[in-house]
Amino acid sequence: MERTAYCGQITSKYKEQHVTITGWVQKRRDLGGMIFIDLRDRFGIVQVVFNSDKNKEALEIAEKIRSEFIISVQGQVIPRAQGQENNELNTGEIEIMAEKVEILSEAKTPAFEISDTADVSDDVRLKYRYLDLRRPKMQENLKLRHQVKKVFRDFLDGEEFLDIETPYLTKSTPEGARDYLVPSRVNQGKFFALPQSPQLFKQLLMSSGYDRYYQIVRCFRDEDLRGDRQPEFTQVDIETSFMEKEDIQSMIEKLLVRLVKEVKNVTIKAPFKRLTYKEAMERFGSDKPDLRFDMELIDLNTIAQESSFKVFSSALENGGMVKGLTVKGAAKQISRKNIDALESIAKIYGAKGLAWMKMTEEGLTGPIAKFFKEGDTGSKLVETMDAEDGDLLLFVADNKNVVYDALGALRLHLGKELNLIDESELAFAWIVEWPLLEYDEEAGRYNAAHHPFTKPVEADIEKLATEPENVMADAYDIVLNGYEIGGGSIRIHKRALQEEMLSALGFSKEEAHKQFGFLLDAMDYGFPPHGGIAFGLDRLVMILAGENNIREVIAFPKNGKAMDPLTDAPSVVSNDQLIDLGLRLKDKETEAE
RNA sequence: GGUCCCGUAGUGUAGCGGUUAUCACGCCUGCCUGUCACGCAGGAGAUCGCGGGUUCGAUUCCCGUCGGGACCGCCA
Repeated sequence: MERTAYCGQITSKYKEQHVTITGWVQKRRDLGGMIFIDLRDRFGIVQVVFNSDKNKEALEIAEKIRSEFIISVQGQVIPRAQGQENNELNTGEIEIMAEKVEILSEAKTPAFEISDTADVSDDVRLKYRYLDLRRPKMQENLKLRHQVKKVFRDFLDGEEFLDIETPYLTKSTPEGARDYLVPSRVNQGKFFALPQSPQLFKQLLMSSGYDRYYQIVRCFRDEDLRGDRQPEFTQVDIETSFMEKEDIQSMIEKLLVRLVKEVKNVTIKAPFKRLTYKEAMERFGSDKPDLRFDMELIDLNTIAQESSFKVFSSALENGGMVKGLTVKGAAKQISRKNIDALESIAKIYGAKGLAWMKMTEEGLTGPIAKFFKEGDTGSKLVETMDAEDGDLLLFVADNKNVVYDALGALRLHLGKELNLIDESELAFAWIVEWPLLEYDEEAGRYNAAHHPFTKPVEADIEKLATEPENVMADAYDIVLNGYEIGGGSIRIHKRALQEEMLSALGFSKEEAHKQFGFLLDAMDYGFPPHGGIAFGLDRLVMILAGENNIREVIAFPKNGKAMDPLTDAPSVVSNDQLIDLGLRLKDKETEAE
């Protein structure tokens, strides 16, 4: 019996037709002389009817059928009697009167019901991922992921981009995230690294004249996981020659406008908002601000200076700052206990405390209000913070990073808690004018803020040797709803500048040559000006799917400990395998096996 | 590396220093010809993650350990 239709696609258009369908049994309802079976495939569910009056043989088989059995049914599509339609199903106007049924595969009772409403722990879901992936929401998510990839490919193909693959077995680089290493059997004692991104290869492709390259490619970073971070993740990696930052940005905007139109039928406007890194930090306390709601950070340095409140003035004396948030209308609904909870959030980011006041009909109240009674600091504060009756005012006074991190986190927390966020909105923005370098206290040297191949903006190149901390990068991130979904830059294409950059990062000439010699050499043979961008596909799809963990859009992800409960990877390997590779485990670990 | 939270039938949970360990869904058996959260009657199913301690007595309290989750650090 060959399938002639998908369960979920049989609508009244099929009326009276004889069809053969296959699928997984969602549910069997046995009424005695009559059995209903909801049959599921990746397009949806259709109801099959077995009736002893019509076909006793089929009914007898149906009696043995259980959830998740895979069956094939031949039958006629008949309209349902009036009043028996099911509006919840696309196929709810019809049903299949079974004429013949065959059990293709029996199934044990699954560990959990295959449904979107079933509440199952992530642990169990991952262990039985093949069952979990049967759930309609997961099937939608993976379908959405496919569609997103298709739009990327279609768009980029239309713009003459070539999809070119780059190696997974490649060279470990000292900068950036921890590498996943792969031992070489043929060259014992040596290791490949899995790529953190195809960065250097795509630049070399530019030198080779493939002036528009893209790849939907797996990348690997051996760092701790988060809801939006997996050890292996997928980038849409894009690189072009002869394009300036603005050209790349507007092309990407065109791509994203088309993407959300095609997959979500949402119209967004280009050009997107552009914020400088500095502005993003000052206004939102984040380099990936969620722009779906306001509640911006408010600079209170001037007022703090005039106030007699020691916590504020001493923060300034120590080179720090004071910033605040006005939480509109929250004074009544937020109790002392809630404020303690907010304070503990601030403390996670190193804040020593969270100062607060409430704005009431009588003016400012709360434990620190007395410090703002003298002079006009109180009224200045009210004016600066636009405080109205019923508002809650929060303050953090500390060094710059703590103030930004703590208030940025509080802003996000309150935005969610107070339902200030329109979940249907897609707030894209570019974050531009990044610092090229950041000082690493631990290492006692500068790190590349983006990566070591990012070009400094033309005007700042001369400062690279003298005041590296003030050099701006020709880099741009793209953020969506509080997530960094992509980042890129114009790259360095001249050897002298690349060498200077590596030197600013603390590389000696020898080290630079050892690590990046092939790139530097390539720059001697004609290297076009170039730049690009890479998207975090998982994050982008996650947001479009309305999920809050990228696991929900990855078929077979790792758990929080970077393990796969389904396959039990990573796992111990045999001693023979180790010998082949010339490896020996430390004694302690060998004993533990 | 750190902080916090959670481990009780297949799944999700309630619970308490002494219970026959709660409920729902699921599962099994029987009945049922218009169900779609089918219904009705009955039934099975739990070393209360593991180890130790306190106690007359621990699923409950304490310590350790293992597993899971969130977050900080980390993520060029």
